[in-house]
Amino acid sequence: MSKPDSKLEAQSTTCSVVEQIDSAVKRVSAIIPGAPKDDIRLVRLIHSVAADMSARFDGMLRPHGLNETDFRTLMQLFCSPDGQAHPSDLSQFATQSRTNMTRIVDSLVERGWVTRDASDVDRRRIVLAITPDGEALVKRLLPQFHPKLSSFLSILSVDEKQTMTEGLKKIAASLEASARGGKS
Amino acid sequence: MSKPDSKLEAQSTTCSVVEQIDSAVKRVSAIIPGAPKDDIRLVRLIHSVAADMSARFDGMLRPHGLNETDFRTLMQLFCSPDGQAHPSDLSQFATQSRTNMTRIVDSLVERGWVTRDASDVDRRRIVLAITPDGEALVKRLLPQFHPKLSSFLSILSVDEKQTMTEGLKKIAASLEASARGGKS
DNA sequence: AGCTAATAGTTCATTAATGAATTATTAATT
DNA sequence: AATTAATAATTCATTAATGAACTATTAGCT
Repeated sequence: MSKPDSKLEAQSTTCSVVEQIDSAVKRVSAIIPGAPKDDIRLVRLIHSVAADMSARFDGMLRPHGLNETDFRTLMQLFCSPDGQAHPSDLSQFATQSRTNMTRIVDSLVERGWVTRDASDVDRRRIVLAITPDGEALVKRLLPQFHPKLSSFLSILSVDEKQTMTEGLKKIAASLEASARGGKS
Repeated sequence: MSKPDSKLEAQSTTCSVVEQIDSAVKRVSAIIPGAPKDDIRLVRLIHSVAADMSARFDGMLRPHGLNETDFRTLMQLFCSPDGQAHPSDLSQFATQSRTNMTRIVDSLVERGWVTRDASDVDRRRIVLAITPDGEALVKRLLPQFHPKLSSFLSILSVDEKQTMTEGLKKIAASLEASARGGKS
């Protein structure tokens, strides 16, 4: 048994993600009167933009044999003092499970970009360090990405960027606070 | 052979994600002079906030037997005209592969929240439709999430929200445009 | 009409990511 | 000092997500 398509064709012409989010939010609030429209829209936009950007970076990294998570982890290490950090730090800041971090580090070590050594101070801990090869890779790739990144954001004014940065920092802090508070 | 921990302990005290991003950006731009600091910070913030929020929603959904992707997909359908859409539409707007959409829909159909029927208009296509059960689920769960969502964003002023929404819309459009242009 | 593109959805093999349980080590309490 | 609790990292089993190849159907040429 098959169904008629009704208004599906009409919808297909409304194509951009932004429009799609707007109309979806409208429908939700029509059905659920008290829904916080603006907040929903904002959250969905953040999610959509983040996913899109991730996909874009991933596409740029693939040809070089790594994915976004690998690179992000390597960057985190690259940006750490002395190029060193513990796995648990990385997993915390990358919103990644420890299990997964073990796997990611495995593959980075295997490719010679990172070393893994036992810590003297606390023998439960592991000290990860980026190698010269790892640093060279980052230094070679990063400059290629920066122009793309800047061009995505070039439609924003300095003021807009500033406001968004501040706003996101507040949200991040708020989320972190509620995570702490919620656990107790 | 083991390594000394050097400054790792000092870093561990600098804990919040925001601070961590800030100091990481500082280090990158110290090593790579031309790096667009503000843009990098903004992108990392967007990513971090999106990941955190996703994790939060996922945690709220788990007890009800679905994950974030399942729910997002169901919502998309809930918000579509007549509660109907094609799989390819959903995968496009959810930044999700078609393959994965097949799997997700499989599980939604299995649980009786969605129906899958052949289209009359174009026999290649499938028409997905949310069932009364599916609608009931959404209507039951949504109101629980809205307060949480609003409270995360309550540290922002109306103006800030407005600016961020506009900014994100611009970025989304810019990404979409570059995706189209880049393909030709 | 008939042949070539292109499109929609699926299956199968592979890669990514998570959660529960485990081992080793340190911190805290008595 | 000994016992209990907490922490760091790992392994193993399971769930999610992707990409390449495939089938069926429609659109575009000529």
